Amino acid sequence: MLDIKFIRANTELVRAAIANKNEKANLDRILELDEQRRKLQFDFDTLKSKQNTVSGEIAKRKKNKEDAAELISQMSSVADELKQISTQLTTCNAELDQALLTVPNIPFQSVPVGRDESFNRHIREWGTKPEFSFEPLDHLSIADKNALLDLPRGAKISGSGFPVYTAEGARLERCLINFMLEYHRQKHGYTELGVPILVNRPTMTGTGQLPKLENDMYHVDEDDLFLIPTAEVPVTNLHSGEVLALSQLPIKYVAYTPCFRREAGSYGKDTRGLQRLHQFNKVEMVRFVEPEKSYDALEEMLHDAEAILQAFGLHYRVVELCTGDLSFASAKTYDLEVWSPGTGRYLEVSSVSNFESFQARRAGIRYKDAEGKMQFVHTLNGSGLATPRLMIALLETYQQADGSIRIPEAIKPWLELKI
RNA sequence: GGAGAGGUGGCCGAGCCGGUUGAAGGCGCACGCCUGCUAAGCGUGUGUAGGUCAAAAGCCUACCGAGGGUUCGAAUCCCUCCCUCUCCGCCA
Repeated sequence: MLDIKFIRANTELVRAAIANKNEKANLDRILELDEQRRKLQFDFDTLKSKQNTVSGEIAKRKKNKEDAAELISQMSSVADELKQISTQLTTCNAELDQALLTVPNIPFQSVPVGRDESFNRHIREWGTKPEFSFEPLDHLSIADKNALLDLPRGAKISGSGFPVYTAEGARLERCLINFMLEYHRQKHGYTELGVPILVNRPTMTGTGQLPKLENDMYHVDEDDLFLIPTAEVPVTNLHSGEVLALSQLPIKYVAYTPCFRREAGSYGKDTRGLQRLHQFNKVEMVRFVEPEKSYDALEEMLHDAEAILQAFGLHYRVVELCTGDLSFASAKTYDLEVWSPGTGRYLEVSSVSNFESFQARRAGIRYKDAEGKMQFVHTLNGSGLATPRLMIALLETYQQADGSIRIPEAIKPWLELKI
């Protein structure tokens, strides 16, 4: 959420951000409501002040056993009026708050303007595309040959998009999660968290999934809880409504969770195998930092995510999203796209974003700065990484002519665990 | 799910038969004074948000889990919801 004062003072900047992000918040209505709100607030305060004064006088008279009937009857009309204004104010505030939730974050000034992914900026790439002396298979064929997945049975028990990992496939996936958690914990200094995967409405609103994405999420009607689409949601909201001590910052969390996405309307598009799923596992990094340090933190997190791909020796590229591809809450986002030899395409395995104070303002996450002033922290998060497309890249990159897979050295110790 | 107790400022903790209570008292913290040092002691200060103002100061308003209600006036009375604790039931 943006500060209403900021919106008031930078209307055209906000208007441009809405347009560049292909959003449709009603800015004029917001300004109108803001105006109205301030007028009502002023009227309320003025009248309330009068009421407080006279009520004090009534109290005094009663104490002295004097007659206060005159004042009380006088005040009864004031009380009525006050109630009326208060009702209007409540309505106005509610509408304004709702409207403010539909205003997207403002893209960082360096973010390329463009309406879709074709305007994304290529930053760099790492490694090279692997060469094969044979025609490389795609991950599904490799998984079949090695009995790593059972997608038909996943579809039977839940539906398409709910994968079943079998035997070595299940082990491999689990080891990837373990490896990534430990890597970030030991080498990058993140604190591991285990968090709920069902969260309530305020939590979903805090990070910006609600109100916009309500239909993209699984919802448990009975309890009004949502299945999380990413660990970003519970982990960022962990500190909602809190005032953090300056000495606590930066906070760096890493958490593994299953993620659930309805992916409504995306059937048939890049959905083969593990490419696009309703349920998948992801290791997520989240940071809470001082505002001046958030863009350095963004670069650091990008490197943290890249380190995993590098440890596995997977070719990838880094892309900076343009305004039109940027998510609702993000100010700046890098995507990591890993090379998939089987499909001849780059697949998104990580998204690393700086939300600046957008989420912090929604969720009420503040800290006291060196001068003792209240400030909103900046929040960031990045996948590190999502397992399905990582599996795709691993299987396809390390496939052998005989259909087997050569496991990267980094994962071997995890797979060879003996008890 | 059932019964009971409770949710007050950074923390502890009064107030809860309605009327200078943003809120006693204590602790903590900050600054100052005092004292070889430390400790003790003394004094002052110590929330957030909104509004007003060019801005600061100042002033006004709101906030005692959340939301409604009663009243001239509510932390205090009533209703609903949320959370915590204890006991019972149920279950991985």
